Amino acid sequence: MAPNSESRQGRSEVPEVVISRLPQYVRILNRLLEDGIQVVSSQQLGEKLQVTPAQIRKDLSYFGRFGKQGRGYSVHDLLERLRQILGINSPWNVAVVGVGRLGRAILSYPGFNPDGFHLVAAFDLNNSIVGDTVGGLVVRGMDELDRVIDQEEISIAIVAVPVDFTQNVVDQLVACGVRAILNYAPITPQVREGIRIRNIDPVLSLQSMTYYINDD
Amino acid sequence: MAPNSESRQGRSEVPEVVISRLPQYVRILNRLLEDGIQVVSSQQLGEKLQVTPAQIRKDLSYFGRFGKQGRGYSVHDLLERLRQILGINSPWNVAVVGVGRLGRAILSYPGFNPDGFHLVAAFDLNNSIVGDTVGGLVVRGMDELDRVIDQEEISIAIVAVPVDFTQNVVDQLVACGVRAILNYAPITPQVREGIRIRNIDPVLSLQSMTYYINDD
DNA sequence: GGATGTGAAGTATTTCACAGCC
DNA sequence: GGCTGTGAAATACTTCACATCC
Repeated sequence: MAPNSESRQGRSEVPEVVISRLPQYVRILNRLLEDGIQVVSSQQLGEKLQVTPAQIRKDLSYFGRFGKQGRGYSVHDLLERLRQILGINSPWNVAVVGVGRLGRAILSYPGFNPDGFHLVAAFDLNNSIVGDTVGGLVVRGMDELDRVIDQEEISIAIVAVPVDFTQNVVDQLVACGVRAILNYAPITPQVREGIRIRNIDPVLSLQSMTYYINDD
Repeated sequence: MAPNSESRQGRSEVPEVVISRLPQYVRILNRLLEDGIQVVSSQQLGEKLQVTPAQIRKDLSYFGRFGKQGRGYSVHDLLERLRQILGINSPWNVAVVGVGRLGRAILSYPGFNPDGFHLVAAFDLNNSIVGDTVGGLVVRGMDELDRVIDQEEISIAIVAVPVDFTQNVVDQLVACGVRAILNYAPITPQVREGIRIRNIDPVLSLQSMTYYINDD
């Protein structure tokens, strides 16, 4: 196919659902690598991930031919290729906005760093905690947002502020150049085309399970 | 090998993707009700949710005919019907397993109660904190799991234990009769048919966004 | 022999478009 | 006039099945 033309829409030919599965492949491959496994088949991967081997092969085929017929995939090579495709082969600096209880839990969660997401700045709306140190970071006021995001080359933000402030904070982040946002408040903030947003919403998750366990 | 496509129990004719959207409808309807709006069209709902009006009408049509032609939907009536369909018209008791930093944040998060999810018990694997009071709940040891889940009529659990303990904890919960699990560890625990599980995994969410903002 | 990569077939989901009703 | 409810059409996604290659 034609090489990436710089269309304003971007690279939309790979289905989003495929992209959303790649991080799971990465995670399993990481584990296989740690276990010293060097080669894996789509069959074996599928068992670990509870998806069909055909789906894995099809997903990978959007990006190239990474396997060896008759043998399978090199764990190391496939992992590196997927990390490159996803853009997680080099680290990302991340800002956290909102340093309440949830924000503090996020700042002290050890799971971001090993995967290359470095929490390098914390902000809060409430000036009474600005200046405090949390998780090794000094809490900054929103007036420093623009400067710090620019200086630290932050493209990703995690938002954990009360719901009524969320849209406004998201707007500020976008205005400062942030391009991807992970939002913990129970709304779906509106963002302009080109900005990515994901919501972490445990209540919605619970509510979509009760349907299945409700035996009235 | 292939996931069984045989006749699944009961109500599997409604696509899961439809069920997953209903809680969002509920949330918007709640807000409209608070704002005193009495009638809403699929067009208006669609704008707020960023989905097409046709999708909303189609989703609702799986369950009946709730609208009035020429007018729209009664906010109050549609809300009640959806809450009933989802099984969230009466409250659910929920157990939290794992009272580390994340578990504490969950226990003190005020967003579960208003939606009818009552956190009524907390457990931890680490006996050194068993007996402590967190968020108004006494932390219990795993030896009390079975008795308390039975006594408090708990069908839902939130699991926030270290990744290496997660599958084991999930197995214990299922053995005790829990039917839905919200898991915060970065794995996808295996559960038998009929048990519902959802994962909250911020790293996967981040990794599926970097693809789109990575302009190498 | 054994596993990939991929068109083609099969499903699932979304959107269209319009009859029917308020 | 306006909006729902819904078959039909369109699109998206998954699975099959097999030629191809190591």
